[in-house]
Amino acid sequence: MRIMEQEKQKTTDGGNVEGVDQTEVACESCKLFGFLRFFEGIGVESSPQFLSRQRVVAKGERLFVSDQPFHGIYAVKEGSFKSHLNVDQQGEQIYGFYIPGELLGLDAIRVGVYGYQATALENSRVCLLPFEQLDALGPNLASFQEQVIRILVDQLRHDQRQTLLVGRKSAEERLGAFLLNLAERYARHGFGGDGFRLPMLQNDIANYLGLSMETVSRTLRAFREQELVNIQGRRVRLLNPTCLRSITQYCADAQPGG
Amino acid sequence: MRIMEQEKQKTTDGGNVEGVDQTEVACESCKLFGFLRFFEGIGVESSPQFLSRQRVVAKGERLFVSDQPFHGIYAVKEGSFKSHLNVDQQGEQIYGFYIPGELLGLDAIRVGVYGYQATALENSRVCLLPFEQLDALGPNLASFQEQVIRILVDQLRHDQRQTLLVGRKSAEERLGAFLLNLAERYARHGFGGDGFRLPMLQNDIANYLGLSMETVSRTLRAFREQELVNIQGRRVRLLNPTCLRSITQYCADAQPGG
DNA sequence: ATCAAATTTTGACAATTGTCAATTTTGGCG
DNA sequence: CGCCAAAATTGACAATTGTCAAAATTTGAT
Repeated sequence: MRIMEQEKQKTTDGGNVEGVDQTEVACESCKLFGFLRFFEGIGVESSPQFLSRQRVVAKGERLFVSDQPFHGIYAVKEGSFKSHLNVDQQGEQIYGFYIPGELLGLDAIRVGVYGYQATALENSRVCLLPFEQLDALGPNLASFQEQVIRILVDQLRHDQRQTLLVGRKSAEERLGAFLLNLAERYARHGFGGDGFRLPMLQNDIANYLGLSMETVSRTLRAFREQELVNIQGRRVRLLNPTCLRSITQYCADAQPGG
Repeated sequence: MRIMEQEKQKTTDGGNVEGVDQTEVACESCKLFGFLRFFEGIGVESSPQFLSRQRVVAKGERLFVSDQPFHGIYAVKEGSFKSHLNVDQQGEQIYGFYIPGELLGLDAIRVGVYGYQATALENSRVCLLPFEQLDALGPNLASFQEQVIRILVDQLRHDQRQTLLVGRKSAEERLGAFLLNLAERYARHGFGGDGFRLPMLQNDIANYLGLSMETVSRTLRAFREQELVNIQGRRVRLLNPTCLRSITQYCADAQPGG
């Protein structure tokens, strides 16, 4: 039945997505925006035309799969995604979550294939910056690549922190850092209000953080009992970020996807 | 006293390093070799002259430190290094180990500063590919950056595997994967003989893998008792890589540093 | 060769987290 | 509005790993 749901959604290309309570990100707050200048005048145009290259992805549908040929950089416009890989039939490993304004697939740019798959966590919309031949960028290529390198390095540093987090920190610290990071990323893209919506299952959070689902549930309860956070269903509000920060020893961090 | 040792070594620049039982890597087996073509004819020359740009680094001495301005890519010629960062006065986190033929510092290339520090694990020698302005590369810049992107992406995938390893695997699996990875890297750079020398302390291995020193010691003993490996002091030989691989579910992996 | 310091090994025990199973809650759909 | 499936919660227990302390071994310097 999930398949049918997908088919239904696929045909409504360009329309509004049902069931997404998150507002879409403004183009100016999107990481993709900074890339557009490289493409001006060579076929991939600036924002108005660019916006028409959107794609609707239904909850559970995959945006791309591992080893699929690279066909461009995706930016999440609305909704959210997880990147993950199914390793030797022992279950999946989730590498990251992507919220509106963040980029997906950039690290396939020179290898030519995606190294993992991306699945929509809810009904979502993405913008695609398509390019088959980077050479079309001409004199812009070097500065474009420079930008790519910068983002990859950011990602690298994020991954190193993640390794530290997942390898050496307690469940409390991991979950605290996770919540703070997410809050910061939402704020960065213009969803600065009070609290945010968790788009992923606790199961996914557990997988991402290297914990069991039960530990995630129990740790969140502990946070609730200490009045550090307010969690009702999918809605989260950080009641005492300062305290959470000190428990977690969290310091600001690059977001995955640049 | 460590300081004095360093000073002594610093003055013997270019000479042979004492106490290194590892042979130096041949230039043709070094990751840096592939970069040289980009620099031909613009001041940084091909291998013979390039080799004169070497630096001796004594055991315990730092090759560079965090936030220091980027001044080039290092390749390990002889000896070994660890990359690490001291996070909020709670001890260091080791991000990687580097053996002859591998590169250090590449990810500082566009940010402009190193994001961690690198310390010699033994008396070592490095080659420096120095460059202040990439622009001097002229028309070669784009293809040089392409190479850099490829290496960064490899590194990214390695880091993702590392996160998986450290976050979700048992001590046995982590240590098995560590040994297999190291053996493979030594083989790749021409040290294919029987076994290799562990250049780092068990303490460092523990730190890198997110384990305690004691667990590393005990797990190695278990491997020894199962006759999977032969460990005498620093010398390691894998007696049954096949079995180790199946215990570990290890599959080949990019090396850190490209 | 010898000695001191650093590293590794070992044991006992505690703490954190995972596993399994059952129950409750939530969310989507008719 | 209520039903059903998915998700989350809870409890009991087990297993892995960490911590602390002491002993043994290795390493490096004299």
